[in-house]
Amino acid sequence: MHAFCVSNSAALPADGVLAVSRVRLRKGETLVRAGEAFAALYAVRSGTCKSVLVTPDGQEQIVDCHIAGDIVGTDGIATGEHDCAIAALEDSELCVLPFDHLEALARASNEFQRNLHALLSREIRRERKTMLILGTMRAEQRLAAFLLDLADRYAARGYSATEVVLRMTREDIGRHLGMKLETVSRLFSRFDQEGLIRVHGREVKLVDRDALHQLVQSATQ
Amino acid sequence: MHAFCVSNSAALPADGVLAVSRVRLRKGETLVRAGEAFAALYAVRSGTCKSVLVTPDGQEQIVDCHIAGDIVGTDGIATGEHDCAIAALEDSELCVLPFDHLEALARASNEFQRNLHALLSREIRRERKTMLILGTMRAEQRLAAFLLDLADRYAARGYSATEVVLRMTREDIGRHLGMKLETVSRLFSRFDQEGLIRVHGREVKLVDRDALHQLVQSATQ
DNA sequence: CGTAAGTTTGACTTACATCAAGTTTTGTGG
DNA sequence: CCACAAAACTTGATGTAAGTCAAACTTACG
Repeated sequence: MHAFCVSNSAALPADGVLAVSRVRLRKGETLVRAGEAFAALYAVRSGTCKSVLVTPDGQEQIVDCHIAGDIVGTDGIATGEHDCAIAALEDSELCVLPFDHLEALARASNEFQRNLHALLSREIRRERKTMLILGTMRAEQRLAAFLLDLADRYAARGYSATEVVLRMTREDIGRHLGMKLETVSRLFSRFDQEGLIRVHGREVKLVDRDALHQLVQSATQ
Repeated sequence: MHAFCVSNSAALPADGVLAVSRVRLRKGETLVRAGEAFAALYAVRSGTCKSVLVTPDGQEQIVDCHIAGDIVGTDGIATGEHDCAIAALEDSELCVLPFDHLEALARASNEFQRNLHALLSREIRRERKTMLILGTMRAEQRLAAFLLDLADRYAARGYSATEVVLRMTREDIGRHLGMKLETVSRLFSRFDQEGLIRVHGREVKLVDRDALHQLVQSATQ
């Protein structure tokens, strides 16, 4: 519940009020499937999950990758059915936040309400940023943006801003950034050669964050 | 307020309760700019608007295009500042929905609250669908998906499901779908030749919706 | 009515995809 | 703990969808 509780700690003795239950997922397991009934949001406690949207013809878009502190499942509120699947990229633990409880708390507390709304709005902003990345950037810029975003999110949770361990395969990264796994692999190799990062399999060290930033912001032409 | 009020009509005599004010925008005018303080959502009453996100280097992503009945401005809730600009594509009129009023109403009514949350969640879903389009589809599929979505939205409001008048330029469409205006133009011409649509400038008639649907769902390779 | 903005179309270039082969890592059962 | 199969990754050669540059045409508007 981090992102949520932390920012709510004054108004929300959440674990108590919410009578939170937990779910454990093993690597590869699915928390929710597209079409399943919506009843709760989930807070990632530990591990990493992905939200996946699938086309009728089986193409997958990895909409986002979630780490400890993130809240997932917001797509279900609209219709009472999830349309995104959520799956664990490694063994993970999540808190179940029954949505009617959240709504009751939001009616009772202005501050809790505002935090709930801010949570949903942040999701909207985050997705718009991803749309910007997909719509305007070249492959190398997308990958640089992805690495910086991931590192920043770890940093915001007290971990290193320069060393990240990817939980996604090259293929998953490709399915998130709209490119093929070969392109992801080639770019990792090139960034390594150019001294922007240091890659050992899934371990990536951001050697030159400034250069990565510049790359992201360089005109795409 | 359509989308919102219509679905809320039972619980929400909105115009009365909200003491709604109106804004008129001339074609090209901006309702909010990135960085401006957030105070309200806006319901499109008539006309068409776009939400635009800009990169540091000036590249634009048109995040969405809004028609009568849509609610805009949700990105501002998160931080109290908008990060998306909103501009009119033609002369338009919008209702101002002060957000603290909406929150007060949501605390008072379960039904209103649920509708507000559904509104935000629908936005999340809609953006994820756009991410899917940008991340997995080729240019022709993206354009077909765009046309079908627009026509469906007009149809849901009682207009024709086969005749749409585009308010965006080819360049704007390109900036929404992640392609160049020349590509948009070429695809319009090709779709016309192939009998999928009939184009006269900004007027587009969807001649063969089934074929367009099939095109969207054909494997991208 | 004239100028600017928007659009179309063609010729050429390029970023990324595809196909293919070989290497490394991971995970599982003996 | 090793063996070995499957999954993941890397790298090269080649193909292609879409971008770029350029010029002419059309539409909108002050």
